[in-house]
Amino acid sequence: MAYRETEKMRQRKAQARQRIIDCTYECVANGGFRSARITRIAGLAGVATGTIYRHFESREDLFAEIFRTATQREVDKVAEALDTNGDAAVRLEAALRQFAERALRGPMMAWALIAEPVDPKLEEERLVYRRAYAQLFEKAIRNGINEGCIPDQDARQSSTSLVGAIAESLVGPLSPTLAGQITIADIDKNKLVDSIIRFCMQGLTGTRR
Amino acid sequence: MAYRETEKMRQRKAQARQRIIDCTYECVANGGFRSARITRIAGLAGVATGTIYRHFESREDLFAEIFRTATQREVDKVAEALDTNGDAAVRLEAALRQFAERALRGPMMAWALIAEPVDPKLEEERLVYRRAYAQLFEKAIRNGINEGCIPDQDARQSSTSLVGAIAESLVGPLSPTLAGQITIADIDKNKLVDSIIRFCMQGLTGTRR
DNA sequence: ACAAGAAATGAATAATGATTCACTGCTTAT
DNA sequence: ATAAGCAGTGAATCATTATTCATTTCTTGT
Repeated sequence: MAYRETEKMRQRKAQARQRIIDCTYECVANGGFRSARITRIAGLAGVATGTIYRHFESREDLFAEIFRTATQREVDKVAEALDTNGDAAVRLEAALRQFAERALRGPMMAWALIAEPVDPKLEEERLVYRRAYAQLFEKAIRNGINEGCIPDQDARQSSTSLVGAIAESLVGPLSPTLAGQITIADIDKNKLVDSIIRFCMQGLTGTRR
Repeated sequence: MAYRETEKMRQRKAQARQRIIDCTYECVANGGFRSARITRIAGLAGVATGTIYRHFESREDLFAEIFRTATQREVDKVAEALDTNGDAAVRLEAALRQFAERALRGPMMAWALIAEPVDPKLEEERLVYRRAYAQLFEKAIRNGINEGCIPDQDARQSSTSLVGAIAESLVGPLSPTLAGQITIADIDKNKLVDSIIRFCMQGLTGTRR
């Protein structure tokens, strides 16, 4: 037994793995999952295609990891915004804003995560994460109901609707530009975010704004 | 010039075309677009695979036609519900109910139209139709604002949010059952529809219900 | 320096279905 | 009945990429 995995090797492998992840991320942020080719990723990462498969079971698996990591980052940001001071309604508003603004700041990745048609395995991940958002909102809504700043309602239903309303409002602006379509630069992001939030908060509080 | 297309032939071709459409519809209503194979459709329609291509440019084209037809039918139903008596808020509520109830009645087709991951060409169709729904709602909201039964607001934004809220609320229940998931039979459809509508109308009117 | 084993390589393979097209067989007008 | 021309056929082809795996290169302990 002449060869033994050493710390140096472990690190080198970890680095390669990370490089693959980073390059996949870049590809996805650039054109979505569908257009991210294994050969391209390998090329960017400076490894052979076969090497990808020493680090990930399959393309789907690699994508699933990217999807999870990227989405978790967003979920965490929303959770963070929900964890600040103020009453539940204020915190919810901050969270919705965080969600929308971050999406508009990285539109292609946001589109890939929210709306790009993907294979069943990724679609499953997506449903999981949509539920994760909804659960965060749901909890905040319940807090609000207890605090009295949000009227009593079906918190689960409302949270689902919030996720849908934001996602739908963003899908148009986020969708990769087809010929002659409105681009993201053309719209007033602040206005968009404000109007999304107005509807959401009104739906939640039953109070006109 | 011995052969000339005659009325009889024209009809026979039209029938074959219709049969292909019907069978495609059936396949899609049964497992969505992705699983609908040309060979299967041809088999059901009682024609050779090649014959499909005498009637449609490509699989995508065939699907696009099915998509348009099926969605237009739904859009029309919603338009119909918006065209009844009562104030704008009442009519909007009826339309939302129509949308949700019909989707739950034909869940697989609804899923295929609303949420199934599809190729870019179909995705484009989908965006068109989502806008079609939104435009119907938008118009009704404007009516409501003029009538005074809906407070002044960004009608376009609100209509988009409505589409998103309904779609998202339905996606879970509509999604083809994966192992151990809740089935559509398990949920109380009426309750679901009611709670969706409550949120939507509250968001619209800013009035608790 | 060497042998043992692990990692990396990337050209070749595999798998999947849509699409084609050379051919068969109808329909029609004469 | 015949010939011209169109419709129908479906096995073979094509196209696309993810994935494999025999080979090469590198790392390690002696």
